[in-house]
Amino acid sequence: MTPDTDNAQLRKAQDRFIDAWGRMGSVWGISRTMAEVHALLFVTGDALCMDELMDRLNISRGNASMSLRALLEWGVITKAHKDGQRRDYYVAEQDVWAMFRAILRERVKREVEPLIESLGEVRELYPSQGKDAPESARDLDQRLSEMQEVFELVATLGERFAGPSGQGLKVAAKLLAKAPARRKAKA
Amino acid sequence: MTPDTDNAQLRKAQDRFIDAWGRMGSVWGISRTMAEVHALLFVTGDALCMDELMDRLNISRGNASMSLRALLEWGVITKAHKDGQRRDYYVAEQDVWAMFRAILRERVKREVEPLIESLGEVRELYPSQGKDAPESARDLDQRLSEMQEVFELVATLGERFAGPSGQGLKVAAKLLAKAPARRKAKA
DNA sequence: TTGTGATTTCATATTTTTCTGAAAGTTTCC
DNA sequence: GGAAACTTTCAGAAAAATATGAAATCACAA
Repeated sequence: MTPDTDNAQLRKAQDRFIDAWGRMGSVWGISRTMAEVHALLFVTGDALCMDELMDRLNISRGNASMSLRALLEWGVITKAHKDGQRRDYYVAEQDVWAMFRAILRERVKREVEPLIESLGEVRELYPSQGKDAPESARDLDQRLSEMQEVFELVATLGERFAGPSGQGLKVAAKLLAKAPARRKAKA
Repeated sequence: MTPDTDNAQLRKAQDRFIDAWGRMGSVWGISRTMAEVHALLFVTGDALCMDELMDRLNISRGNASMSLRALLEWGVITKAHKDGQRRDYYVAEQDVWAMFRAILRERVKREVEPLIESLGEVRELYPSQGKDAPESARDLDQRLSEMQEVFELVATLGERFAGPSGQGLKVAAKLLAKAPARRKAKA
């Protein structure tokens, strides 16, 4: 097996990973390209510059720029610099748990917090207390307050375990994964 | 305050909830209409038929049909029947925790499982064991296997706590919400 | 079986999201 | 200052996702 064959294999594996992660990106509500840029940086582990990304992924400069900015906001990549070069390089967070926490944090922010806020606002729109509150209003409020409670709990959990403070998620996950098990303890 | 005023208020609150839940729908990677149909069924708590949904949400028959089918697949609504009527009615699961479990289960199925499968396939594409395995291949495999591990753990957790079997999630969530707390114990 | 009301399907239209590329903006170095 | 090297912005183009509505299908009752 020659080095060339090796490289071709690795390159193909990288491409397949980029494709898979990109596809998930669209399921997760982020753009496919953004996920692909992240995948490329993650899977190679290298610091790459914009032109290298554009080349490898066949995307435009504008798209690369916007994707990189979004990934920086998510906190899953950072800027790096090579010696005396002017150009910006980018590297992906290599610790998978840290990456996962960053993703979770951002998703809670985008997918849960706005909903909690809306629920609060909606519940202001009708009187549900006091003797004049009709049955139907109390019904509605019951439903909405239960939902608010659930999502607030989720947000709290997210904050606690994905917050910037530490390893919480990993520990919690392992704990939970084992605790209620009855069988198959060896996995 | 007249009953008419009451109704107008409730109706407005419902509409705002439908709007909020629908907006979240698009963030979650499901169509906005599908989320709105679910929101309407949930927030009213009533059994509604297709024409009622079309009326209230201003959507076409085809759209209503497809959204209902998808919601049935997610397991967050069920068919109901009124006495001798031919027409189908639909009701939303009213237990918020059960609903949340159903959503979580489906999201793991769509967002995590395909990725795990792809990771397995990608890791078959190059040799990473034995003396002929180049450094770069072992590097790559290290990254991919860590990622696989994380997502497998997530899938396991999801299955355990959102599986059809029970209340797992609620209990786990409360446990986690309290356990690592240091301050502010009264919330 | 046939008729009727209800639902599903699917080709096409609409809307929304994403991408491109060239111009404008920055930063760095001479 | 100003020129070169990069990056960002954004209007318009392209692509993808959603919605429509009429025809096809289904299911039940007579």
